[in-house]
Amino acid sequence: MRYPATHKQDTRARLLKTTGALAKRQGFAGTGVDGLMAAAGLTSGAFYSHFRSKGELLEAIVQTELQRSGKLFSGKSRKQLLRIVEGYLSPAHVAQPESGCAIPALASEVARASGATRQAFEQGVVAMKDSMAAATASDAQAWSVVAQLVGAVELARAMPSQALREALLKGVLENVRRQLEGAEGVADPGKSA
Amino acid sequence: MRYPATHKQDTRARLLKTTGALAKRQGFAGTGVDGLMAAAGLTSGAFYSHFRSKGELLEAIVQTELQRSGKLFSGKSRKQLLRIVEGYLSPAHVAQPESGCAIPALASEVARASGATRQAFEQGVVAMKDSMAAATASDAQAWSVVAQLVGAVELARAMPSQALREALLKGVLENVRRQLEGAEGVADPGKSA
DNA sequence: GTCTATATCGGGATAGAC
DNA sequence: GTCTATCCCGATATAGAC
Repeated sequence: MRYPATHKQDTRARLLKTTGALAKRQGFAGTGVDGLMAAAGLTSGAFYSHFRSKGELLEAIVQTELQRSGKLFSGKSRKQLLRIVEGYLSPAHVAQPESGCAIPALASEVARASGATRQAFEQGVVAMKDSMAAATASDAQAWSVVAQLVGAVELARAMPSQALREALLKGVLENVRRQLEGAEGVADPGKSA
Repeated sequence: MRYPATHKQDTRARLLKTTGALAKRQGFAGTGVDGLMAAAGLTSGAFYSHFRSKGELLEAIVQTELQRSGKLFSGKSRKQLLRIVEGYLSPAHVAQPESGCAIPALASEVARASGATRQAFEQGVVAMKDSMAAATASDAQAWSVVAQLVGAVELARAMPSQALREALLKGVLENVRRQLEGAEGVADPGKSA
């Protein structure tokens, strides 16, 4: 073999990084195998030494990306979560999907993807909710926070007016902040789930 | 002319209805002009008598769809809004995107569409927020509710487990209900199902 | 206005050389 | 493992008959 033993894994890791970024920016269906490979400095012919199909790549991207963001939220204190949430709801995150969270970027495509892809996605979403639940009054509140984060980013990315985007992000942040802070002070009775 | 004077407008209206439903279910990019026209009982050749390009169709779909859902929310009482929100966050709405709200179904594709399309979308989103603001304590709260509705439906559609989908929808509904009820002065316990 | 037929392009996937 | 070349199909858009 002309390549070192770790070459394939290294290449695969590099592919997941570059194709993940591209998929989050242009949409997974929005870029061909050709473009995905070019972004990693390779040609389309080499693609199928790493993945059996383009759909399998999406599954791997979702797995990798959501595991990465999972670590970002996992085991954080309330104060740390607040900082993370502020970044999540920032104009910078809205403007740079390629380095941001895969959940709002790929949700609608995952909805039409394979069962394995959807399960990997779901696992990541649940992890995010569980991490959030450490700072909310209930599981229901944690779901509410996750839905707000995802919905706000998704909506902001589709809205052309900067002023409206900022009003949206600010409004949602204000409310999420209350949900995260309120967990300790208020002793909120609204528990279910 | 072999066709009655209203034929073209009628056909256009029918096209917007059927293609809107298809786009919401399969994604706009997910169906070709061929399939879109077949759904209305026509062939692809006739498409360009109504729209100059596929992108122009998306703009028209967004305009029509969001105007329609705008009317659903507009001028409603708090009690009416609650009922509408319950339907929005129902498993039925998650399972039937073709007859549901276009905002979660098309948001990610609109984010990469033309300026005119994005503006039509934004206008619809703002209308929804404004209608919601009639029953919330503030504009920020109204944005929060809209983000939750959109995010919850989008996430639920990507999640394969029915139990988790229902937990998500239930949790978000519980919180939104509080935001809508809280505007007048809390009260009203025993409502969280 | 709608149809059939077609031009043109791009994307997913494979084959064989290195 | 990667490259170049290619097959095959689907998608946008156009041309001309009715």
